[in-house]
Amino acid sequence: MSSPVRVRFAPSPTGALHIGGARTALYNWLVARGTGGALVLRIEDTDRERSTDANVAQILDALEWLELDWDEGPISQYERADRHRERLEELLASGAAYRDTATGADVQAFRKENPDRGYRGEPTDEAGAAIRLRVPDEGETVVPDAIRGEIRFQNRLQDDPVIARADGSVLYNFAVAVDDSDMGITDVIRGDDHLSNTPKQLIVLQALGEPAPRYAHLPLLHGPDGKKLSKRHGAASVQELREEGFLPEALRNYLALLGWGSGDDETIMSTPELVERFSIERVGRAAAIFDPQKLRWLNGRYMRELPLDRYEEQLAAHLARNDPEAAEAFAAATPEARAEACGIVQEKAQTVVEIWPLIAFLFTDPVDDDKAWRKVMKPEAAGVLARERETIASVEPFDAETLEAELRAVIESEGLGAGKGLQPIRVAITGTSVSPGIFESLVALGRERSLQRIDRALSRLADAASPVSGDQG
RNA sequence: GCCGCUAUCGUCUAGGGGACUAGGACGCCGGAUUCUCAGUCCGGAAACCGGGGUUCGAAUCCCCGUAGCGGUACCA
Repeated sequence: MSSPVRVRFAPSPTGALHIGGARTALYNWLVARGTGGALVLRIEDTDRERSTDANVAQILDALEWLELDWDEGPISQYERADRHRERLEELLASGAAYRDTATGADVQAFRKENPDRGYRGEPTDEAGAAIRLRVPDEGETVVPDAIRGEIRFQNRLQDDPVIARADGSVLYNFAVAVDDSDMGITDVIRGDDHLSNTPKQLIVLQALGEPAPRYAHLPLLHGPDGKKLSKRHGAASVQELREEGFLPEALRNYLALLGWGSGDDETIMSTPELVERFSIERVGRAAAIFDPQKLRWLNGRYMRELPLDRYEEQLAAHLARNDPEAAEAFAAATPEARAEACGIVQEKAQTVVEIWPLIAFLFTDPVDDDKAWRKVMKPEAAGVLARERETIASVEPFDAETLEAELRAVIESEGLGAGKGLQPIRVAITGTSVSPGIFESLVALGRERSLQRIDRALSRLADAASPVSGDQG
């Protein structure tokens, strides 16, 4: 029996978790959950200049929101400095690493004169010298990659990389190798941008006498312009995506499909299904472009499937974060009213942010949209609206079916189409021309409030029709 | 420059020598449904980067080219 899989997600806390990192996290998580293995969360914070606690908190927050849990950690790489130094000493003792005074500029100069071989330094005892890893002159270092097969690097072409500063603080390529080894990582699943680091890490592992993990280098995610995803071109952070109203389960589904094909034509896949079916070998080799439109479509599918109580939770959470006044108004309503509002809007919203504007009229006084008013509330609308008002006042029972039947009768007798006949009601009760179904909206608003708003609209129409007294003359 | 990776509709992808007149999804266009918007339903346009091979046969294998991307730090 093979040993259990151990994977890790190792973000560097130099910024928010963006969609590319989220995908890497998801793939690691899917592998761990799909194999019954463990996911280790490790924070690669050895760069003290750029790592911040706020970023760490933000990354953890993003993972939690995405509902990607981990089994061990978060482990701070920086806090393992003693262990790193310990292993570094071993390499120094064995000669696999050495102190060298050459600077980056020196190495560059060397490469310019010797394009056919990598830089090899001269060991020194001088204080202030950085520590380099001795790369073999002969042979090649082979990266076994689950996605691309074996990738070969000629050793003689590699520079001896600096693995620790003069003060003994270690650098990324060394810390990673030590940590992956200490943590028993069996599969390193990370971005493509690490591919050329891998031989260095492999050589460290070799020098340390440790076995190498398997690797899987994920193709990078690109922005809509085809370039590497970064803040500049649409590299949405997970938090931004949340504020734009996307659901974590939809995002997981979308991200899983971004770069991975199930093999059949399935597009909508629940997370359990993803866990079941995901395999790292089927991840594509080419970079993928993040497409917000497809995410939006997929999100809409999930929004419509959401149980009403969860729908309401999502809305309430969104309002709480972005619109305290609205959150209060929503919370003040009865549970029945909240559920009804969610029910009449569920088919229409693609994202959580789209919900509130459609149902706010049920919880707050409508704000009249002048454009909608001018377009719909023509003088001739007054007549039909007045008749509709009477129907709404008297109809029994006050439900959507009956309202529809009665109001349509009114419209017909006025010789109007449904569009012309119903829009005035919509504008009167919602203040605008876009809302959930008009009959459902009337019911949700209730008879009394509907009548009040229609009366208000009627008097405003009357004012507009009669000459304004006063400064006319 | 050097090292490495990649290359199917606008986008995400299926395809792993004959099943391909290249399939699905988003988007787009057209139509239907409808009280607005959205949704839904139906239909349509849309791709194998180029050139050489290998083979009876290539989107699929090999080589070259081109393009894109990543790396080339005492960052991660």
